[in-house]
Amino acid sequence: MRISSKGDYGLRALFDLAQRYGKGPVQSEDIARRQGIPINYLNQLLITMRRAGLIESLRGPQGGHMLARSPETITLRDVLIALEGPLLPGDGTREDLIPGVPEDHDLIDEVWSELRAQIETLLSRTTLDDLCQRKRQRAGSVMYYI
Amino acid sequence: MRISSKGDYGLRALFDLAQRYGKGPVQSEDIARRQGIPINYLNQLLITMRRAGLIESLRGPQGGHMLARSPETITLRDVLIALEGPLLPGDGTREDLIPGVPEDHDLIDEVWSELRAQIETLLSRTTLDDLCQRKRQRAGSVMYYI
DNA sequence: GTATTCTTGAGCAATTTGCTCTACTATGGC
DNA sequence: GCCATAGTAGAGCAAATTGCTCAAGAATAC
Repeated sequence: MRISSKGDYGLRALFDLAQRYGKGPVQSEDIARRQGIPINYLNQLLITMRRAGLIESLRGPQGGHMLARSPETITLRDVLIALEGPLLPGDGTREDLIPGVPEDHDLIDEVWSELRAQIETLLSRTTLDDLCQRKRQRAGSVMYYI
Repeated sequence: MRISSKGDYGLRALFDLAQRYGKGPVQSEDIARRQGIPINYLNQLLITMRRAGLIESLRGPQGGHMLARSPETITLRDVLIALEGPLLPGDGTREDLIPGVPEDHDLIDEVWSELRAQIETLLSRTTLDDLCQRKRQRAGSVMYYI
């Protein structure tokens, strides 16, 4: 169970967009530079996220990408499922298993299933807007000490 | 973030051992047959789990594998970390990232770190003994209806 | 119509996954 | 001591995934 650079890069990119939500499209090159993501790879991830309905993209000069929904409606769960795919056994990933003793097999399947639900609940609790607020709070507290 | 067959097979094998805890060694061939795991692959996973300190193994006739600790002290977290390795960015997996804007970079790092802690807490709540109890309860309730 | 920006798909080296197979080592029992 | 039984170790291997790059194409603003 590992989050690869896809999920990591993807979250960073969406966070970048969230901070500029409502201010028009943001170009992938700017995202790449600010967030330290290889541009060609980022472009791929952006396409994946557009197909997942997380962002919208405009071509041509002054084009770019923007969140398809407001930052408080996009959760870590949305990002990770879009980019990393299914999270645990029991969501179609491992249907090819040779079943053993049925009671044991079913019990373990249920454990994965419940675990997945719990983890998704956890992931659903954090939104892009939460991240933006955290950054603002942090910037604010720095101001006090200056 | 995906649990591969390693974690799945590994949990099934340990669950098999947990149900026979205290009754001497269990041979890998029996585990493989009961749990529907390819024997050669299972043998590899058993070695990994032994190196992680989850099981102990005895060679020779009447040899086999057994839990190194009691089932209530072995959690899903133990199993998954032993077999799947680090769970999320921020545990050494992705140190090679080119950092972007430092505030954003650090904030996302923290998010992964907190998330990992929360997921590990979740995983730590379920032990092998919990699974055994669940199976016994289930068997018990079936008895009532016969 | 041209510069800009996203889109699509190919390609590719490195790593991981999910195995198998062979050889080796340890141990219990005769 | 021999031998059958088990685990141990490591090589090998096809297929999939990761983490990219690159080139060609399509849409749009000016």
